[in-house]
Amino acid sequence: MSPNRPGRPRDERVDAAILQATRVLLAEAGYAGLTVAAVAARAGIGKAAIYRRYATKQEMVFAATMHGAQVPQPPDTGSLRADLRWLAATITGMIGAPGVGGVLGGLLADMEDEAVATAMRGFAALERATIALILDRATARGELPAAPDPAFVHAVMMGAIFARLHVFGEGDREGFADDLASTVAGGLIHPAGGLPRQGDGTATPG
Amino acid sequence: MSPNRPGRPRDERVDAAILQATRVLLAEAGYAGLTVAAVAARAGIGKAAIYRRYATKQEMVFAATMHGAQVPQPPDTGSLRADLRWLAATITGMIGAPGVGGVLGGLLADMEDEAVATAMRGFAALERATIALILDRATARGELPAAPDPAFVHAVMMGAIFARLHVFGEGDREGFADDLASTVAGGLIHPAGGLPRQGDGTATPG
Amino acid sequence: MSPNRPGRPRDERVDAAILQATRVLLAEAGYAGLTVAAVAARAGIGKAAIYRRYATKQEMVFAATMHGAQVPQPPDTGSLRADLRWLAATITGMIGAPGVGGVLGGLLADMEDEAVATAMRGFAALERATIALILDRATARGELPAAPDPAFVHAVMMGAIFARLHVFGEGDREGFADDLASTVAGGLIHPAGGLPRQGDGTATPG
Amino acid sequence: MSPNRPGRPRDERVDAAILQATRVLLAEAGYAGLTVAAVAARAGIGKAAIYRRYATKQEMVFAATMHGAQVPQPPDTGSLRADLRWLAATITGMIGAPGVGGVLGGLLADMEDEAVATAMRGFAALERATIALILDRATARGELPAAPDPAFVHAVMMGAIFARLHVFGEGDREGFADDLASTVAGGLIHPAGGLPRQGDGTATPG
DNA sequence: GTTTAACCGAGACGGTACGTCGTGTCTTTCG
DNA sequence: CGAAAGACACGACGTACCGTCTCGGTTAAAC
Repeated sequence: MSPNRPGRPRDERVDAAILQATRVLLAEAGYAGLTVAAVAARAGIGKAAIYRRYATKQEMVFAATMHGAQVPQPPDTGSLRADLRWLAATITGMIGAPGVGGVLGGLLADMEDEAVATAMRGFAALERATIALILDRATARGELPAAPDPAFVHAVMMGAIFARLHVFGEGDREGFADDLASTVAGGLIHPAGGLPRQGDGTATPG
Repeated sequence: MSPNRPGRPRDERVDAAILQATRVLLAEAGYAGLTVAAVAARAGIGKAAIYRRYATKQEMVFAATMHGAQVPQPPDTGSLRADLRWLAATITGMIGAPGVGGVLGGLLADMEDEAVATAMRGFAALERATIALILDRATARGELPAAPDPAFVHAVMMGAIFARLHVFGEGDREGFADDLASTVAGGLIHPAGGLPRQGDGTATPG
Repeated sequence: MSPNRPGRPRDERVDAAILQATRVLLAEAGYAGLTVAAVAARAGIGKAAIYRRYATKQEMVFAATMHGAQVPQPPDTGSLRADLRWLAATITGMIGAPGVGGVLGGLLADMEDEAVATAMRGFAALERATIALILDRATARGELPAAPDPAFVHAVMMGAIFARLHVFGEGDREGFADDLASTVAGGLIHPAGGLPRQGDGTATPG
Repeated sequence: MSPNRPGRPRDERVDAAILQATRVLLAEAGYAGLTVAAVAARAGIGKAAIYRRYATKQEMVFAATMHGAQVPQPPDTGSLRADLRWLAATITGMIGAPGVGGVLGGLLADMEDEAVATAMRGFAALERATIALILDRATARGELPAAPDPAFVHAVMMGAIFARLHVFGEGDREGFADDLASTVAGGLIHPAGGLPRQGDGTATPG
């Protein structure tokens, strides 16, 4: 932390080697087949160098897969539906690879629900900022009367894609992203029941 | 299998004890903390009695948590939106309990993606029949021009609920089910962009 | 322990394989170079089977090297000196092999002094019975006025041989056993100072 | 080495702190429980300062325990037996402390037998000079016809004391040193079987 | 007075053994 | 043959230690 703490500093190449080896082995063997010893061997380092950085295997995997994930800036396509279409494609690109289901599942199982929630929230905030931008644009454009809760849209978009790909294992059928974008955009613009959901913009309890 | 096979028949109380002990221990220690030996000890039986019934720990957990789950008949509320509201509450009741995220995650991590998909499909088929019924009613009622793919609606509804509760850990905020039902119903009735997949990226004026 | 306790009984071939592999690897690599994993691999068993029997590596080595060591019956050569000569040769045969110094040293270092003393006492009792027999014969023969403490003779004989071979590393010079036997026999028969050491036959304090 | 080599000279307080910390921790935790890092921490120095002086942990321990041990000049008591009695007490003072068994054992286990022998020989030479002096005096005094091999007497005296205290863990019974001195002195003066090694196995009439 | 080279504390590094634990199979005795 | 008990082979886990190396910084002798 402190820039001038005593002792030999951590070798940044070791950090990178750990994360890289973790990603490679996750792709090769999956989450259940991943061992810390194999990561160390692949990275050409000792196990202690890993445990000096991450207390458990789960933390290491989380760092290797989630940390530093970048959400690109959304292009302004001119319509909410097309923006959401881009978002669906982006999310699919991030979590669509085979094996990601296992990784995310393993993290879900190994960390306590509260721990994973804490860890996820940081990551989720990035995506939500992007989503908020999309929703604000649509509001400014006049498509939406008021910006909905980005967390709500996030859960729907991410959840639907994850469930289809990794829970039901149904592959990335071509029209799925289209349907999803059309349905969510349409539903946000014309919610059934006509209830004006005013003021749920930031309600995220607990 | 055969009703009159030779030898001593399986003790049905053992079957029940295994499933019950599995559920209790899942609640106590979570999926990652669950061991077959602990289930056997809790059930007052031997490990062999478990492995005679289930080939792996995963099968046992699947049987204890998923198998036999009943999806109740949907009441005909008179509107798609209200039917989906009921569906959201039902799904929340089934997968909303704390720990379910860990169980599903663990299954996802331990089985290969394809295996979990196969196992899930049987379970999913039940829910999809229910969803199909809801969609057919809405079509007959005239709310929808044609019944959409139940698998699509299933992924959106289940995925959104699962993501909110177990991935982001945001609890069951009161309005969430309402918003979800309104948005999905509205989106199915009025998909943005007119008819599905007839060109996207083009601005549709608000 | 109990002949009819429940569960699968220990496999005696595993016991034997552990001890045999331990001895082989001690001879090959020495005490410091011995690993539990290597013993397991050599014996064709798992590590758990070893730790089910011995709590630590040291216990295993002790069992493999000390336990069940047999002290042969001493031939009645007709003189104390010749009997002690035989004893010196026997002890040399038991502890003279290269590597025994390391094994005994390792046990000395790893066990607490009190633990090794306890463990050793059981083994020492066997040798002491033999020594007591030799001394009793000499007394009956009239060579000695009263039988000295076997523990004293044991310490002198074993200690001298161990020190020469393993502490000073001076090899088994031919005449050493002769000199040792002559000196100890002579000293017991004619102790300098002429003090009649009456009644130190069994004094072994705490 | 060279008195005027360039660079900062070694800090002599560091030398002393290493040896002192080693001795303290040996007494506290024993040889097996001693770690180089703990010695460094206790001495308030870095590990590198230790390894700059000693190539291995064993060398450090050897230096801390054996090196510089002084064998005092033997008082001329006027009899071989009394001289050996003094020698026994002196050796007991040097190796009698609890923990010495573990230290010597550990060195025996970690160094190869030949290495420890080499290291020991330097130390042993000091004691042997003292023993040679005692034996020469006895010869001059007429107690012995010819001076025996000091190495032989060394092995017997040291070995017996070490075995009693550290192998059998029998404590320093009061009369033990007396018995040892009387027996060895008597045996050197009156070796059984007449002259050394002129046939054994033949009965020598009492 | 610089320069220079070895020193110093601190602690990260690669490597390796430890003892524990979990999985799924096998082997007993008993009912 | 089923069941309870528990031993079996295998192998990953996280901890600890060794001996080496790398920091930033200090200290005396050599220039």
